[in-house]
Amino acid sequence: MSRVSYSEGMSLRIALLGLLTASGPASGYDLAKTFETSVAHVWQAGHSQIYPELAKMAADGLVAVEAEGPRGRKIYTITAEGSQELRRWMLDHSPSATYRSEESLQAFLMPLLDPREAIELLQRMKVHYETKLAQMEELRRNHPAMRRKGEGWGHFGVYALDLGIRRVRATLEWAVDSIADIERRL
Amino acid sequence: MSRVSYSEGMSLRIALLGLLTASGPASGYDLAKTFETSVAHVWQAGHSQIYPELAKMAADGLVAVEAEGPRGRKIYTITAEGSQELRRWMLDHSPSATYRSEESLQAFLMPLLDPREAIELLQRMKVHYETKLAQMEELRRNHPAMRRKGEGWGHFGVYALDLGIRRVRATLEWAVDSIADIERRL
DNA sequence: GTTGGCATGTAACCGGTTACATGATTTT
DNA sequence: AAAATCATGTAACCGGTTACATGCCAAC
Repeated sequence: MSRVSYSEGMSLRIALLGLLTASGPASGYDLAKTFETSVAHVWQAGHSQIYPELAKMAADGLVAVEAEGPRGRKIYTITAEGSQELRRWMLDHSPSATYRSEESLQAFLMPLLDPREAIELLQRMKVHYETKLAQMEELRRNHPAMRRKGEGWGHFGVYALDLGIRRVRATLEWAVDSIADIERRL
Repeated sequence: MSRVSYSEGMSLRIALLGLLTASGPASGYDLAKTFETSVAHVWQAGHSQIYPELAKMAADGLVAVEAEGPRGRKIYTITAEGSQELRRWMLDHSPSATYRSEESLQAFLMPLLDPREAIELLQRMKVHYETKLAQMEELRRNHPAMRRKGEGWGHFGVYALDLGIRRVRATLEWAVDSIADIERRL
């Protein structure tokens, strides 16, 4: 079992390899669109990042230009080497522990506010997460069988969506309980 | 009420202003240490980032060099302007929605693996989150009253720690349930 | 023929990471 | 005298964001 260490910044490559595996050959333009509607909840990238990355990946033999379409359209396919790379990352790579979020920073600094202000802030957060949760749950409702044959998946990986919903729900509960906690001490 | 828009990258400034508020005047060195033991779970920064940032903040009038100690040690204090900035960020700033995590990307790409492999991956994740959860819960047990007078807080903001625990727990439950789900379909 | 979507790229900038570099003071 | 730790900085690099720039093709 070959121990390979992956640098943090492999993830864009991996996401692209994943999409190419799931939806078959596609152009950079296609991939950018797919990014917006599927992986976006989990990883973001614009075309200005995707085009050069695909070029580098082609140079590294992970993808290949299968054909060239009408207006300079280049269709990329994943190579055997690319598939191998993707599999290795999925199986061997432990996600880096570095975590960063503005919400958590606000949570951390919460004691600096006086109780009334903290409650106000938490209430805004609560509303935000409620709408977010509703959106995600609707997304799931609209795609009960998200793995379509041929297509690979609908709008969002089932597992990732489930994970996302659980996390948002946990955050929402945190906000609600924190409000109650602060009000009790008021 | 002055509407100010904050760029994404204000957070390091805010974290530093927060620490200076909570623990009083401190040097860049001190702040770097405090970062490791407190904010680290929520925001990371090394000294190579902190020193230049403090210099810029001083130039912007958010902090001031209060005194110079033994070996070139510079002690920074937060200014009135700095406090105001911090308050504004806490109250007016809605955290950016951009979310990015390698774990979620693995979750997203999970369907690419065959069931056995997916279970293996999920089991590794499960173990990882169990230990992480245990560590966080111990941290909370050791600091039941985390806001100490004078010091500001112990090792971790109470609210942020609570939020972190809830999220890890949610992730753990996701892993457990996903394993069960896949096994049922096997 | 003009508008709008398809399609690809480059450049400037910014924040974060790693590594390099230096020197003063305290401890052993 | 040597080692450890205090203390501050700089430089190179890399990934991500925003904005700039160009040209093709289809539809109206």
